[in-house]
Amino acid sequence: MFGLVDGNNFYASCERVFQPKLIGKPVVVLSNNDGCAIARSQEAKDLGIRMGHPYFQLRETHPQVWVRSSNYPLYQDMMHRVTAIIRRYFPDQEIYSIDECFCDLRGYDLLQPQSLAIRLRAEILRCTGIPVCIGVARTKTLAKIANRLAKKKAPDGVWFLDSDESEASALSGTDIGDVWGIGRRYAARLTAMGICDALAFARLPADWVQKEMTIVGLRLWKELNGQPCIPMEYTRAAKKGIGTSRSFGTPQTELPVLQEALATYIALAAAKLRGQQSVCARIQGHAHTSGFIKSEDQVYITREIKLPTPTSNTGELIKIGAWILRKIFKPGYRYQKVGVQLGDIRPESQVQQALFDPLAERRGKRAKAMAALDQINQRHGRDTVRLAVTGREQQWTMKQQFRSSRYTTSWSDVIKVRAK
DNA sequence: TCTGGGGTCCTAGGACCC
DNA sequence: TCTGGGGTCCTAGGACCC
Repeated sequence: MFGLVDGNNFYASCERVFQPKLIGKPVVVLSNNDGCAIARSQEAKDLGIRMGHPYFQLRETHPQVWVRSSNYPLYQDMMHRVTAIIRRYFPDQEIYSIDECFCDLRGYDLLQPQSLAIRLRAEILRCTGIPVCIGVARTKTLAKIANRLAKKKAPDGVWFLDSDESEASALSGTDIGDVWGIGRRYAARLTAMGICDALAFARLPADWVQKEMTIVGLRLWKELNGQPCIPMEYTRAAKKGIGTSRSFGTPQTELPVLQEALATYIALAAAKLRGQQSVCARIQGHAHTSGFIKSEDQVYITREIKLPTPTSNTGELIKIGAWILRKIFKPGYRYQKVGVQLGDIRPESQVQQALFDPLAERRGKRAKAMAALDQINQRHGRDTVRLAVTGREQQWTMKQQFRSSRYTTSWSDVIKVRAK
């Protein structure tokens, strides 16, 4: 059996842990740049606030809602605490996303798995303040469905699919579009054919599913029929691409500003690259205007460069990024966003140096400088040391008007308690 | 005025190799 | 009339996830 532990309204719940006044109130967490709703408390859902609901509309229609900017360091750290507790109960875990954790229960001789899950849930709530639900079933996809049912109708937050009858009734009660792996496109197609719930899908002929939905669809079909096809991933694989981009707080028109922002994102992406001991052989820069403003002319500019010698050096990558932007920049537009994509990623131990690499002799020294920079920033906080081209004032940074403190990851934000 | 950011996998088709 | 069989690499596009 597989278990899935999933935080309830996770971001909103994290905010509540340190701001108890938000308990019982409608809470909405906004996307980066305070653009739209990406998490809602139950009370906010009950008000009809949708995922992706634009904030500027919400402000008018629902002034009573408590709004927070997203605070990822806080959410990440809270999940870290949650998974540490889960590990004590079920050691074989896959941290699937910032608020979900799969557990492999195979090989454990659990006498009373149901009561164990209920205890786990209570302990997570007691130790972290985060409410979670737990679904358990024969495959990961079925565990996802079990988890949905736990959220919807289990008073104790735990749902087991452990018989043919319970599986069939769970599948027939799940809309096809709510199945993990069925997105908008497939949902529309299947619904048009009269395949409206997971049970109808699971009863389709396997060869039709493979033909129309590729091997991915077939795997999903097997999973729904109780045959595990999606393996547990106990360790995080190295990324094959690393992208960093942000919207500007206000639209920007000048090349130097765009370059400063791009340099900042490249520095972030390069640090991630070094963090997984990789280098990249491809860098792509892009910038675009807002697609939502119909009255203005829109542009999307992008270019990619292949590097003769793969690198993870921030300075080298920034230099290329600046060159790319200079080449593709079109004046006269109000740019909303710039970003970088690092591709063709490989282990730093497998670098093939170009024959006429002008930096050949300096590479070792530069790598040491980067290692020192990473070490300092790890120890003393992000951006303690950074490159001057990333800017001093950074007037373009995203809006975060309602951000809570980094209660658990920043010394200056730790809550102070005084005893008399 | 105002709408996020980060990923993965699969398939088909073209260019090229022997 | 009629033209093999086996590969690789790359890119674009389509689907999906949180």
